[in-house]
Amino acid sequence: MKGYLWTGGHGSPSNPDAPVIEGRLAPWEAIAVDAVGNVIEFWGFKRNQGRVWALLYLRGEPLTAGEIERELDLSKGGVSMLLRDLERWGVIQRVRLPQDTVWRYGAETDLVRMVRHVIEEREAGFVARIRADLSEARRLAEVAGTVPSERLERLEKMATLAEHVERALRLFIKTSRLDVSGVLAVFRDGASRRNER
Amino acid sequence: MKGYLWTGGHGSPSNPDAPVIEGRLAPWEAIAVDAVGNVIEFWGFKRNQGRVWALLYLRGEPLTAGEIERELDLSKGGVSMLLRDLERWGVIQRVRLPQDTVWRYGAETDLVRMVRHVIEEREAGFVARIRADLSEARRLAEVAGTVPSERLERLEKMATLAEHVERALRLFIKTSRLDVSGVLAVFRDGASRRNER
DNA sequence: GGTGCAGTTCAAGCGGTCTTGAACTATATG
DNA sequence: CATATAGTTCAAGACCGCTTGAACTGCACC
Repeated sequence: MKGYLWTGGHGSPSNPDAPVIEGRLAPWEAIAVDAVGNVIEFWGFKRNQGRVWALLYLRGEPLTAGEIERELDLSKGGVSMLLRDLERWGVIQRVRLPQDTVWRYGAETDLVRMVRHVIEEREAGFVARIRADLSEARRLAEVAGTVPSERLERLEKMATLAEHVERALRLFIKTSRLDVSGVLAVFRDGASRRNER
Repeated sequence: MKGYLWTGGHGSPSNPDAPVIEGRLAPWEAIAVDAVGNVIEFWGFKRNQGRVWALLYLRGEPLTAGEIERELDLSKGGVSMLLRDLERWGVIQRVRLPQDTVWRYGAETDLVRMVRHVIEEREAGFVARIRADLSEARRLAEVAGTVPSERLERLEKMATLAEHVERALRLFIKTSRLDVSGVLAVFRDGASRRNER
């Protein structure tokens, strides 16, 4: 609703009653784009990061920031930041067509990389931190000398629990990495194997 | 992590008649409790749910709501709601000691159940929704008849991606379920196998 | 240099979630 | 029955992250 681009130049200036022409996005596209946005949000990212990727992927050809802004009804600044994130994670590519002066952005096929990347990063710093905290707690408790051994034991068990959770998380990351190969295969060989499920 | 270190001046070190003596929480306890709070928050729950569970688990004996309120410096209403959630998920138990008039709450050993429970629940409704949305998008696109087949293909690939992600998630849940048995084993047989990693 | 457009940055505002604290119910006790 | 304490509910507000929109830079072309 609030981008300002379409208020000026390119719209249908003939009809002042039609307030907004934003929705060039077809209904089916809107649904698909939002579905991806929801998934991605579920995984701890910004909803609009998923929507941008989905739009670029569905269109198949690189779009400009302005087009994305209009199609998804986002602000100029927002699009800039979203694109930067996506590019940094390697899930979109910035390209400049030969005789063209503006940047365009195209989707890489594996969105999963994005999920993996950030999950991994998070996990790294995070789990390390937790472990450090728990050892510190253990150290303090031992130094104090006044802590009943039975409680110390519980503390140690808690650390073990953390390790188990960590292991499950690692496994998950590894799994989804494996899974990518399947996904990429699907993406690579044309339309051959749809509906295989 | 904002580290709610309640370093405020509520000192009142050694005064038997002081009205309220919060912060009986030993430093090592505070660290451990917060560590669990952070993990749990990472998994999409409330930080204080994790802190309450951790406190109950570390203490080993059931505490009253009032004690929890004081130790963790939470509000009365908040504790009530947190305990209700935790009880509903089966990770704490409400007990009434024989000659006692108040409820006390004790930790079950497997916090993982909580994570699993809610993740499963979320996943169920969520993934179903995504799939429904994507088929709807496909239906609309086909009905429209004007969508280039190449884009339809992309839409289908996107659905496939969603299925793959779903499969990874399912696997993860299954994995963490398996993992629980390991964790529970640790909890059951004393302090035997620490540091096995 | 000047104009206009593409792109970036960031303070301010918005919206959604969590916590608080007061009012309320429930239960035990003299 | 009055009182006190335990426990619940929920509106108001604190809090925090995301988005916006304006000011800015950079670049191309006239």
